[in-house]
Amino acid sequence: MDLYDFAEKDLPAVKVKTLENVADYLGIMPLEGREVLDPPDIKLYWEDEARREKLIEFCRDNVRCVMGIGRTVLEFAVQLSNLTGIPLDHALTAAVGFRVEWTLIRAARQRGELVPKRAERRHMPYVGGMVLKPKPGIHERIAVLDYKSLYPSIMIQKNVSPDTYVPPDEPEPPEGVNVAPEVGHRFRREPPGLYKEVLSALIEARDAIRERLKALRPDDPLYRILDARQKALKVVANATYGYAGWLGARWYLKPVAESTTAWGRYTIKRTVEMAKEMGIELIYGDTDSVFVKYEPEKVERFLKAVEEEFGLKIKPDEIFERVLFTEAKKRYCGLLPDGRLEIVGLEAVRGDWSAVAKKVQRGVLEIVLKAKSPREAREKAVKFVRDWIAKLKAGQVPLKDLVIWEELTRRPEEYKVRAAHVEAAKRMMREGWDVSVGDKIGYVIVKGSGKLYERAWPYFMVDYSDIDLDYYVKKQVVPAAMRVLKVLGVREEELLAGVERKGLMAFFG
DNA sequence: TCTAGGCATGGGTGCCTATATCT
DNA sequence: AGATATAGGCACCCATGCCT
Repeated sequence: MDLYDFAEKDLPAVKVKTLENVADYLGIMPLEGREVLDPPDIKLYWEDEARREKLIEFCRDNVRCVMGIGRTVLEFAVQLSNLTGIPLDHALTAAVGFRVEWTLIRAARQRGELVPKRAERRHMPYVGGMVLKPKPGIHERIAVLDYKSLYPSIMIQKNVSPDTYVPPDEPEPPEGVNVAPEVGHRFRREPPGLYKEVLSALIEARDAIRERLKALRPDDPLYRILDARQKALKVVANATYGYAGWLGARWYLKPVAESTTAWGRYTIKRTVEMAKEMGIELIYGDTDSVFVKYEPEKVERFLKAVEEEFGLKIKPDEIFERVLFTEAKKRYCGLLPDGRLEIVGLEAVRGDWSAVAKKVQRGVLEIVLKAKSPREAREKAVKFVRDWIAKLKAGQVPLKDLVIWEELTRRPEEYKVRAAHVEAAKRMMREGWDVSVGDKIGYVIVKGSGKLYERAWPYFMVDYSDIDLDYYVKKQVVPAAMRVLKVLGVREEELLAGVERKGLMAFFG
């Protein structure tokens, strides 16, 4: 389930989905001011009569969290169940593919069609969305233009569906065909295929509901029901393209998925050309979006021209005061007009980096994007990082900010290479912990020689004094900071100068 | 009991080569 | 001199988690 759909505000996603983190995220019970007991400590609270009351209160809070989460998601579950026909007790946990499948099964029955059997199939990869190379550096006033529901719209417009596909050996039908660019697959124009019919119905229903919502107040019970309904319609519509390319799908057809992405690539390519023709500077683009220099009149004309050209809806998603790009695709940070940062893809939003590295990178981004001049940005940021390194070296960063969380995605013996989080998980198991696939393993790196995985320990099994702080400086904080500062021409030595000397002095002294 | 592909990144693995050490 | 051990560098692959 996508928790993002339920949060009141635009919050960064939850990385470790503990009960308390989810409850905090959904605004049910703030973490701030709460004493959350770490699982390894719980038995200590139980054994110590003086602290047992705290454990009991913690348990009470957990129950409140569960109730609160239930209240938040129940209406959505009801609507999802109602839409897909999946029983209510399965609707939330059912895989996305099955939600789509049951929606299609209902539609097939209405159309008087039989439901295809499941089949075993060999994996056949195909080309996906197109990602443009970003222009590295800091850009001012950038608009992000997004195609609205690009893949569903293409599938509807081109009637892309397993039942409208015309194989290469068949003659062209009299009603004509749409031919996908690059891949050449053909789809008959008429009559509407299963996918087109289902997607049109989902989108139309959602649009109608959203129209009704405008006239209601959010605290109206009907609002809650309709809002949950439109969310259910959205998740099923958005997953339909992926479903078409899923090997396990009853209505799987590679040409369907492959043609949809091909038309998508064609669309964004042409969009780039049109921007160029109209003298609009383009910074970046990914699948269904383009980042352009924001010149209001030009962009307005551009949007009109693009909608005209493709018959697809495109709209400005947001306008950044400033955006920073490195050389890498899918990684950037934008400054919004209200002063908030939107961090995308960078270490600061990844769950598998230590909190200290993420905090430092976030701080650097804030300084850099809000600075009055490049010179000020550079100086302030370098000082900021150096102060953090000093703090880290002095042992003033708490252990929990040094923990690295990674998911155990298979049983330990199934890994082909040794990895830090897997070794840490094994150490937990040897201590009697019940670790299973899907669990997030929290570990720290301790001092010593040998491979990294030999130095990875569950965070609750180490003393602070055993931690290899140098690892956190060189392999966490510095790389995360440098990712951003490299754009400003900062060298790694500038961050480490002084700190290193101290190390040498300690050695000789 | 698994919606898709595209991407960056760090660390492990295995191979090659240069050098040291042994026979 | 030739065989063997070892270290360092490199290319490649594995694994994770992100983006659309």
